[in-house]
Order: sequence, then C-alpha cells, then structure tokens
Amino acid sequence: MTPREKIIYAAMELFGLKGYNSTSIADLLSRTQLNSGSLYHVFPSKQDVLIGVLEAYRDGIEEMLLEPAWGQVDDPIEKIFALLGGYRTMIAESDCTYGCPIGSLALELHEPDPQVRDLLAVNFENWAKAVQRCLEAAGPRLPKGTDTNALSEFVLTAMEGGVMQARTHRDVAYFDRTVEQLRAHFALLEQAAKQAA
Amino acid sequence: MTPREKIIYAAMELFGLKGYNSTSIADLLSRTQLNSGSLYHVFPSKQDVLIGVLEAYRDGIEEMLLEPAWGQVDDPIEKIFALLGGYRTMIAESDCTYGCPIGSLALELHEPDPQVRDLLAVNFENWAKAVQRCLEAAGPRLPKGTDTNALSEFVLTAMEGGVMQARTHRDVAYFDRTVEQLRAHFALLEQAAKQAA
DNA sequence: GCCTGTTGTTTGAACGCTCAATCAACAGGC
DNA sequence: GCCTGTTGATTGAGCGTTCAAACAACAGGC
Repeated sequence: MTPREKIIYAAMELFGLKGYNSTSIADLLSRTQLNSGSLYHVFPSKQDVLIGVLEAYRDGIEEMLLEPAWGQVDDPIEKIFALLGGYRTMIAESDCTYGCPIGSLALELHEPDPQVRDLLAVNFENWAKAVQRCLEAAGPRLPKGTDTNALSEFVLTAMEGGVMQARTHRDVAYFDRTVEQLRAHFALLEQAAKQAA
Repeated sequence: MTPREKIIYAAMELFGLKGYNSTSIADLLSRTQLNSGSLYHVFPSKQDVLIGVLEAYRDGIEEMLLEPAWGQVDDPIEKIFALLGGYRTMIAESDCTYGCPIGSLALELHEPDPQVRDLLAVNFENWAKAVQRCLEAAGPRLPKGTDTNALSEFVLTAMEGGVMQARTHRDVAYFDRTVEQLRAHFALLEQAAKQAA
C-alpha cells in the first residue's frame, strides 16, 4: 500500500466521519502513521487530498458502489431500490451517523474551488446516470415519454434527502419512509404505463 | 436592536453564507460592531450562538417562512408548491449558492451536541408538520389512507435534495426538475384518488 | 568489490497565523 | 456605591504548511 493510497483511504474515512474542515492534517498523519513531510510530498495541500478523494469516488463508483449493490439483482427497477438498500445498510450499521460522502461535502464546502465543485457535480452526475440506465432498461414499464434524466435526478434527491433526515433524527425510519414514498411513485408510474397500453 | 438580536441576525446570515465552522467569532464581531467581551457576555460560547440561531428559526417559521409564501395562496396543495417556490426564489437570487440553513447545518455538524441535534430535528419536524397540515386540508383529493406524515417528509426530502443539487451544479434547473417530479407525483395521487371515488 | 554522485523519499521540529475564549479594567445608570 | 454591561488587548491551543537534514536505492566508473 503506497503512502498515497494510505492517505486517500484514511481521508475517505475521516472526511465522512468528521467532515473536511474538522479533519486536521494531524488526524490524517496519526491515522496513516506518516509524517507531515511525506504527506506534503504526495499532496501539495490539504485541498489536493480532497481532490484525490473525490477522484477516487468518481473512479470507483462501479466496483465500490454499483457492483456490490447489484450483485444478484437483474430487474432494472429493483436495481434502483437495491442501490438505495445499500445506503440503508450504511445508515443502520453506523447508528445513523452515516451521510453520503458527496452530499456531506457538497453542503459543507460553501465556496469550493471550481475543480472541487466540478468533481462534486461529476460524482452526482455519474450516480444519476447509473440510475438513468436502469430507467432506460425498464423501457415500456414506464410511461411513454418519461424524462429519465429528471427521474434519475429525483431518485438522487430522494436518497440525499432521506439520508439527511435519518441522520438528523438518528432514526433509519426516516430513510425507510422516503424510500417507501419513492416506491409508491414508481408503482403509480408503472400503473399509468400499463393503463395507457 | 439589542446586542443579542444583532448577533443572531448576523449569525443567521454568516452561517448560511460560510457555514458554522468557517464563520469565526471575529466575523461576527466585525459584522455587528461589537467587541468580543460583549458577545461572550450574551453567549457563553460559539455553540450558544448556534443554539440561538436554531431557536430563532424554530420560533420564526410562521412569519419568516410560511406567511410570506402563503400570502395569496388558498389551495392546500398549491401552498406546498408555493413554499417550494419560495426556496426557488432564494436559490435564484443567490446565484445558486443558497442552501437550506437547517439542512446545511445538519450535514456540516457531524457530531453535534444533543441540544443542537434536537433543535435541527425540531426544525425539520415543524417544516414537515406545516406541509402535513396542507395535506390534511387537501382531504379527499388524496387517496384514502394516504400517510400524510410520510408524504410530508417526502416533500422535505425533495426540497433538500433539490436545493443540494442546484447548489452543487450552480443551476436552478436541478431544483426545478425535482419540483416538477414532485408535481407529477401529486398529479398521480390526485388521479388515483379520483378514480377510486 | 568498492567508491562516488544522483535521485527520490522520509523525517520531524519549527513557523506564522487564526481561532475561540478570557479577564482585569472601566463606564453609566440608579 | 453598587451593579449591569462593555472594552479590547491577551492567551494558548491548534491549524496548514515548510524545510534543512537524513536516508535508501541504485547506476556507472574503475
């Protein structure tokens, strides 16, 4: 494991746990057992660590997020809810302290550099696109002319909002109810598509 | 205007603009033209300022948020979208840097004191309850047995997720599409209620 | 096999600065 | 004279970052 990997790995954990601003370089050093010079040899600044983390999320979405969730799911719409189920697991396993790392950073960083903001946006975009592919695969089960882009963004919206409420109340039930509402929405869409056919 | 009011007012602005951690006491002092001793005479710690802010949001939801949005709206379901319209205005007027103050704080503070967490939760709860009253007022327009509590939380979820994406992409359209999807959901619900009748 | 020069990496003390918080001194009304 | 509220320089911890020095690994010449 290279120093670079060590740092990224530790930063992913700590940024998620304490946030970016509240994670000090000293935190990263004690977690990785590196010295400050070594860290700064690899990353010229703290923000570069953040960029590295966001790139890692961007490049790892398939194997870190999608593949684990979709291992044994074929139905395209169930894949969407399997993805949400992955988040539910994270919330429950963390005693409801889990927050989507991208969403948390997006709200914590109020005036991010363009490079950072773009990476946040790209991460959201890739997530939504993965959902959109599922929606396209569902084909005629959704009403003709469905805006799959807008609907995929809506799924992301529901996930982020549900995670936020679950963490604030320290209660997964808030996430569960959000997912339940989304399920109802999909049920209504499928029903409408069937009636039109 | 008492020092206390000055501080709360300035803190509401600055916490929203830069976040809690990135707002220094010095920022509050220069904004209010107070001295540090005066501030600490009113608020024993920075966290107490935060608590004051959250209490102000809690106590001011009617006149600061609901009344302005509902001034000329009677239809209960349109009241919900008028409320969302208020957020749309804030987003647009701020060049898409606006974030719901409660949501931003909820995600920025990773290990908040119980008192702070409770205040965040209460603010969410009151917001959702206001929406829920609209849903109840809509009566038979929604399907019989609709879980108005869960649906009101879903509206909050949509607002928060939409605001988050709009700010991250610096583009109101993301918020608009979220609201559009929510409108579609309500249309389907109303249609289902009508068919059942 | 041995020395020498080079390159890339690691070390960790130190730096300058900002932060939240303090407190002895003071002012003005009653 | 007392008391409530204000002043603003001061404190000390913690922050991100720097840098001269040490070190390891290797290549080439002899």
